[in-house]
Amino acid sequence: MKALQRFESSRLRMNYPIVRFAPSPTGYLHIGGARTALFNWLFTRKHQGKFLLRIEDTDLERSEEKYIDQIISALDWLGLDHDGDYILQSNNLSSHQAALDQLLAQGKAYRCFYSKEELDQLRLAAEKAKKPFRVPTTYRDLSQEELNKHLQDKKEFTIRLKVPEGETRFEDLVFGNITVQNREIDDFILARSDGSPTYNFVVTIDDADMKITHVIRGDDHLANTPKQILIYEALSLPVPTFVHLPMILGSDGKRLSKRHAATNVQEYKEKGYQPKSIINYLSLLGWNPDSNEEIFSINEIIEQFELNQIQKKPAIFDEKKLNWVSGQHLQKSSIKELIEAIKDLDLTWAEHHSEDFVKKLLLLLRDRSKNIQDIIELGNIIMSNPSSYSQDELHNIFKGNNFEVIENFISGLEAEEFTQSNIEQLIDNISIQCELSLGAVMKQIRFAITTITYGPSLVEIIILLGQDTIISRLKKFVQHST
RNA sequence: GGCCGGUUCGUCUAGUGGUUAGGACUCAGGGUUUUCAUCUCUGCAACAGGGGUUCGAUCCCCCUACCGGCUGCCA
Repeated sequence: MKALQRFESSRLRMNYPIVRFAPSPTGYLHIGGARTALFNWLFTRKHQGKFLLRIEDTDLERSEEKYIDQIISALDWLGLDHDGDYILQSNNLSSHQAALDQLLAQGKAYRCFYSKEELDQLRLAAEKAKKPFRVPTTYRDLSQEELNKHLQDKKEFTIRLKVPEGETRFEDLVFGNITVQNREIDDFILARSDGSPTYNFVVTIDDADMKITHVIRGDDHLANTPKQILIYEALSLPVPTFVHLPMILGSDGKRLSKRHAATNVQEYKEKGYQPKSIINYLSLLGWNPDSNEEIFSINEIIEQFELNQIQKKPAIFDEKKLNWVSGQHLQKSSIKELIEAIKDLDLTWAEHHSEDFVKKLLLLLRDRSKNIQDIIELGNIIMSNPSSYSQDELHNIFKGNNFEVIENFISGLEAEEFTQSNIEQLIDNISIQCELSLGAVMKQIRFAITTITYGPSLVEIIILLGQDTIISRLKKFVQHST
């Protein structure tokens, strides 16, 4: 019977995983957190499980309400939707207390009357003697009488777990079998002297209460896992499956921190990266599908995602590759999609232009941009009438301030019908007349019209902006520069 | 110090007891293009080191080095 139950429950857990992402609201959602959230999310979306969001707000000193909103909106922007409302860890205090009482009552935890200062001294002494420090188990098995005496003295105490003899082993889905000798683990603290429960304890209780089947988190928690397993076991709670993800590092190979370029998800939104690009790139960090393909839609990633293909070694976040991924996705994006993404960043962009104009402009910009911000900026340059020119470039491009090309171009445009073939013909003629290469002629015209020397096809820009705008810009340019 | 992990081009990675160790990004060069970008072609570039096991190790075992985590009344 029991075996059958175990079988049933493991089957259930296989089919309907419940996972959680558990950020603490002490800062913005950063790239590393986003990756953890993503892998949790991918796993549940693939297996029709539940992706829960738990806000670990028990560090009252550092937690801030505004960060909760920011984390949620960043996840939302990425499209990593969680199931149900988010859960506040601070709402589960009574369960933490109950578990603590239970462990105490069952003699699986005990009150330890060492003060922090005493322990610090012992720790220091051990260090000096180059011996490994162990918390003494002096108070582990006090008689009721001794215990009462200490309590009557109002002596402060912490609550520690009685770590049993033996070893603790588990199979991590990424790192494989891990075994730790329990004698390497101190009777660690479950509750501080002010009664508040510690991280390892709270996480365990919450995960159990939320019926988490797969704990997917950063590998900085790998070494905490045996402790948490000891807590599950002390409380006879089912132990979830653990999946530790290798860290994401900065370009210097160190843990991602403020020192690195951009770590905040919000910054990538502002820079104009699309969520699908971020997700595609992040998914490739530490994971890869069984193919040489690298550009995927989100659904394709979900389809192919497997936890057991995750890498063990940490990965460095490479903005150059992100740019490439982003450019690839941009080229696949529809005009409608681009317009929406642009509006997200800048509501006033191209507001005085017709829908048709915007479409044609985006068609010109899409293939040469890495992100939405690139499109906005290049577009702005093309759309706005120049107010000033770089003098250095101007002298460089117009040797001896000779504006013959521009003047000829203006009179040519005024004389002919404004069509693509006429304009091309005109440029050809000027090239011959002025004895300049086609490239040199176009460079001069491009610069006069847009102030820059790069960008989409010149003739297409001219057609798009229209005869009046072009002639007026060229005339102003000549006035300005002579 | 102790414990637990990790290590394939600069970066992300594939891979196998016998391979010219594959792909992608970056970089360099060529082609396409009016420019820039795209696209395309070519090139540079890696099994951390040392011992074993083996006919043969990048792959299996051990040691070393380096990196990371834990060793907190932080999370």
